[in-house]
Amino acid sequence: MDGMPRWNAYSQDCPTRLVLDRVADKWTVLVLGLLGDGPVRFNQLRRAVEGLSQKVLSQTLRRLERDGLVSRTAFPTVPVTVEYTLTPLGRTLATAVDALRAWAEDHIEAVLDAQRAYDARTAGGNPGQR
Amino acid sequence: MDGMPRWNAYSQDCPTRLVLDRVADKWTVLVLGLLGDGPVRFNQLRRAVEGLSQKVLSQTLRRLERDGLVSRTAFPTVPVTVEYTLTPLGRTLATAVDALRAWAEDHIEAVLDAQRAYDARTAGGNPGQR
DNA sequence: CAGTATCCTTTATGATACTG
DNA sequence: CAGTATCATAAAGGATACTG
Repeated sequence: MDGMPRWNAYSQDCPTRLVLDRVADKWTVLVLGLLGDGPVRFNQLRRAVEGLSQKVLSQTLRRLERDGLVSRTAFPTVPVTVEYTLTPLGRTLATAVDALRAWAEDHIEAVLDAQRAYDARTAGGNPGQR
Repeated sequence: MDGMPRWNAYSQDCPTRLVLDRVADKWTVLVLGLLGDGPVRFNQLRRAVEGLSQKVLSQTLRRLERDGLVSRTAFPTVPVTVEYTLTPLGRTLATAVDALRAWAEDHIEAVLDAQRAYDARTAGGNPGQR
């Protein structure tokens, strides 16, 4: 009961890592958040997330689809329309991810304050640091 | 009430993005998880997370400290001992992050199944793909 | 509209060596 | 032990052009 540390090692192939490596990603979190409200089309997503290029969005969506979190439906209109929706599995994740977004909104001020305090403490000669 | 889409734009300087960009990160999530159980030393963290180099750990910890999520305490032993602990603010985030880790553990199998199914569907000529 | 393919730049990370 | 500094390399991302 003493040789065994309580901080488990996160080995690279443990389940948590396997999923977390994919899911704990900036774009994934944002996209999942947007899909939480219902089906959204590709270009709606791209426009909704500033700084997200179509290349990266495309990669993000394909990964989410592969992971079974999002489903892709193409409608045979001209030009084609494609909707992305959360799967039931994806909805359960979106809930957890939503907690993260809620935390961000609730604590943004505290974080910014901490950053300013840290920078003031730290920087003798590098103020206003990025 | 119709010109206004319900999918808010995540502008690059909106509060959510500002915090999420830092927090929705693989290493951050793992480190926060380990710190949730109590104070941990630098090299304990490094050893606990396979694949995490001291350089990246150092960066991650400094960022967490700057954000006011983690506090760093150096003990004047020889050689020096440094403990990292969650701040009260960090503890609130660790809770949300813990939901993510719990989700990963609960749904890893479903995700892996989805991946296998996707690859089988997709791959005509690229089986066993990474 | 919803992508894929390519090239090229920027960023992140890994290895190594060194300090208090 | 707990880091920082530096350099080389790999990975991610942006711009552009093109397709069904």
